[in-house]
Amino acid sequence: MGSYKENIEKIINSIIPVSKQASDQIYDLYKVEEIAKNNVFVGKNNLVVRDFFLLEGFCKSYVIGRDGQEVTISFFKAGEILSPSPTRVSSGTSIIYIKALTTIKVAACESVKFEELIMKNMEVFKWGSSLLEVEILNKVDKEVGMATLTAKERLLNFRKKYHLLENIIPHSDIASYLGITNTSFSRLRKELKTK
Amino acid sequence: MGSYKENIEKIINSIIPVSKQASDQIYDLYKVEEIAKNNVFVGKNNLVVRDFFLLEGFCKSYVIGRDGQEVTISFFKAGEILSPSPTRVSSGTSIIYIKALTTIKVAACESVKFEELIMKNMEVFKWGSSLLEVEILNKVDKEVGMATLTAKERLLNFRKKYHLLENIIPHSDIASYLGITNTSFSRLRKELKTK
DNA sequence: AATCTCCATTGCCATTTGGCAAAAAGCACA
DNA sequence: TGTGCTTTTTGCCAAATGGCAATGGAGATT
Repeated sequence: MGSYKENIEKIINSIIPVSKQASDQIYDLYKVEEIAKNNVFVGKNNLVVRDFFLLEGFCKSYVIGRDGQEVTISFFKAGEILSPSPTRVSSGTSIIYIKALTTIKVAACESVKFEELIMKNMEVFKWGSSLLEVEILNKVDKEVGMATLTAKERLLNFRKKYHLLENIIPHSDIASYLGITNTSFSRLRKELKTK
Repeated sequence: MGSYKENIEKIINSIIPVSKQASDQIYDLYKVEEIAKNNVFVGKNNLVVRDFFLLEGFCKSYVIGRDGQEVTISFFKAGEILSPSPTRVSSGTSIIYIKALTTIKVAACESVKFEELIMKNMEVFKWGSSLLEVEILNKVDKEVGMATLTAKERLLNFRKKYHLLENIIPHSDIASYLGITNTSFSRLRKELKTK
């Protein structure tokens, strides 16, 4: 499976820089594995709750809307952490699923073990808190975008962040992420093409 | 100022039920104070970062949009906790402000002290994590609503949750929360009136 | 009571987005 | 290379929402 140690360290330090020791302790909890395209690996068989670093490929998190459609909440690309908190949430009104949009490689860790480590190491604790804060910040950013930008602008932002994705995954995934229909999405594409 | 002990305990246990001991330890960190209407008490003078329980009145959290307008992110009513994480966030792209929409009473605690307690008491730690999860869940709920509901449906949901607010605060606050303009908001009101 | 100011409502029309169904394009697989 | 399936695009029209400016209303101030 190859060593992803450097990748994982880089991901850890992307939240906040931590000491080599803390980084190693976090690293030791994680184990690399491959997940097949279209596999829904979070939200269904919640036997063991786990956290993930995404090492290769793309995922989306989503919920099931009123009419049974998948509504995309977030996309993830290599080097990002799959939001730990929704992962842990099974109660509440909506269940969050995470699906591999391509074949992916992840580093996975049982959440319980991570929580044990948090209690032992202050630095790891702070790292974990920062992680949640980063996640909430991301949500707020999207929230503000939804409130203040047009669909066209949101699409442009999406392209800046995930330019590769538009040619790889179903457009319906992106449309629901942008809060518009498939059809409108297609029209926006057309409009932006000719310019 | 009167004792709000019962109110505060109730708020604490609304996240997840905790032992009397843990509840008391959290309670001891908080001090009740009054904040005047229209006061922006989070996001400006970030000298000391604090967390808040809202005991009386209403608040909103908001960001400043592109054109300088206030864009409402959330409303809060008595018995709710003012999202701790954005409170702690000063970096990032957007600063989150919290403003008293009425004269309010809050219980306030320096975040640093709460974090110290978290490290000492496993139960409090779990409570803190649950708090963040609840917050993220709320955000996801709003996110899904924005993606799958019409403005009219969002307004109806808003009314279920904050029915009092519509007659107390500027409608522009609510409109930006719903992701529509003032004008559209007024038209929705009219439409819903006659039915 | 008259005035002022702020906010909400309304009319008119433009723009954005949606719904539906048909056509076109892409893709997998025999 | 064809066949069948899914995805994307397009046309047509309807519904939702926005922009702007004028009007109306409620409360504060004089």
